Amino acid sequence: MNTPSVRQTDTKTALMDSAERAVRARGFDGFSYADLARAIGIRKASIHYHFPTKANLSAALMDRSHATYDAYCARIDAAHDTGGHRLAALIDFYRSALNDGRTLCLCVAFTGSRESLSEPLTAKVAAFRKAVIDWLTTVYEQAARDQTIARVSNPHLEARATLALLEGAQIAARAEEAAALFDQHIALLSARLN
Amino acid sequence: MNTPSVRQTDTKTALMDSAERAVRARGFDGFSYADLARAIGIRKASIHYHFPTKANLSAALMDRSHATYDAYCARIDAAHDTGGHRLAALIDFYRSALNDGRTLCLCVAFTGSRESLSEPLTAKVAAFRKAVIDWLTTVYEQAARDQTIARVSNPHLEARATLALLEGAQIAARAEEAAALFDQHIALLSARLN
DNA sequence: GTCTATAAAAAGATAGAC
DNA sequence: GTCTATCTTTTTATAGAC
Repeated sequence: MNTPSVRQTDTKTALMDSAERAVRARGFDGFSYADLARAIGIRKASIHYHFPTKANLSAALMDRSHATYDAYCARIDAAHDTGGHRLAALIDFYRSALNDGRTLCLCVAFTGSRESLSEPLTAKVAAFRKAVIDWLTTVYEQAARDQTIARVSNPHLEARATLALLEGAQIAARAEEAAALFDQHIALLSARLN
Repeated sequence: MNTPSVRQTDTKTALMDSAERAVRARGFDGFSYADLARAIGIRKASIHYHFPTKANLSAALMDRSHATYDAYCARIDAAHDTGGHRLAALIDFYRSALNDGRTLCLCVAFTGSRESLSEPLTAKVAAFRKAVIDWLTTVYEQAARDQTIARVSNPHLEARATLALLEGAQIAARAEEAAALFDQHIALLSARLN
């Protein structure tokens, strides 16, 4: 049945973990197979067995991130039942992506290198953003009913504004490698939650 | 008196213009001297006469951008006398930096490549951000008095939230190369202006 | 799956002629 | 100021042995 060995899975995962960290710290053009090889202790030629090209590896990173995001949202929906609590949980998700100001989230990192990306990768980034905005829209619709976020106007526009704010706050924190700046930039949004 | 010839000024400016566009479209690691040489029609070795290193060229870009920003703010202050009008003018500034979704502003572009930057360049990015937040803070203080922006709470936090929103909206627009997305993401802020 | 060996191209930069 | 020539290192990848 072509069951992958544990070892294969480990190497592939280690490569993706290392690559994701690198992209998020330096952008698509800022990391190389040589970096990854050094980080996980194999030769760079071996990486091509797992991921033929950088475009290929990057696409795998976006797929994994999207799946992680979907699973996280499902857990949020299961664990919390108000709009306010659900938004708070997504804010935590974006804050933790910061890694103390040393990384951005994958979408922002790839977007900064947009001219260097393959078309399929660009499409995956757009799809991820759409998923976040759609989920946030339902959260704001719910909050408009249950009154757990103050002053909700148009849920769709609130969703877009929130995503922009979260990504902008990541940039602010990354610019000075200070995670506390993230909190300062989103303080007025946090204040709307009870 | 060592007056620079027109030709020198032109080449240097052409290099900076070309480099700025490249950084903002692809990040610090995404452009090369070969690109610039091709774009303005000289050999790449000649670029080193004007800018010995990429770090050097990048620092010059940040200095020029900061000066342009300062001059723009001075003109805003001279032309408009309400907090609301002044904020609207800064929003125009960030929107025009988009170039139809093909570029980010220089601060965001450099921040995405932070791990590749020299220390002086990192400091210049931080200084630029501080200048924007300081100016926005005074604008919100004024708006709190003249009532030209709705629901102003803490001016300093409003300033940080605004910068994050503007930069996040640029990311959104750049992600899909669609300038109209910028407007959608800042729509709720725009709605607070009269 | 991982290795060595190899390669073609690109990157950032310097030396010295014109 | 710009050129040619050169250099070192890095990058992305392939071929084929183990």
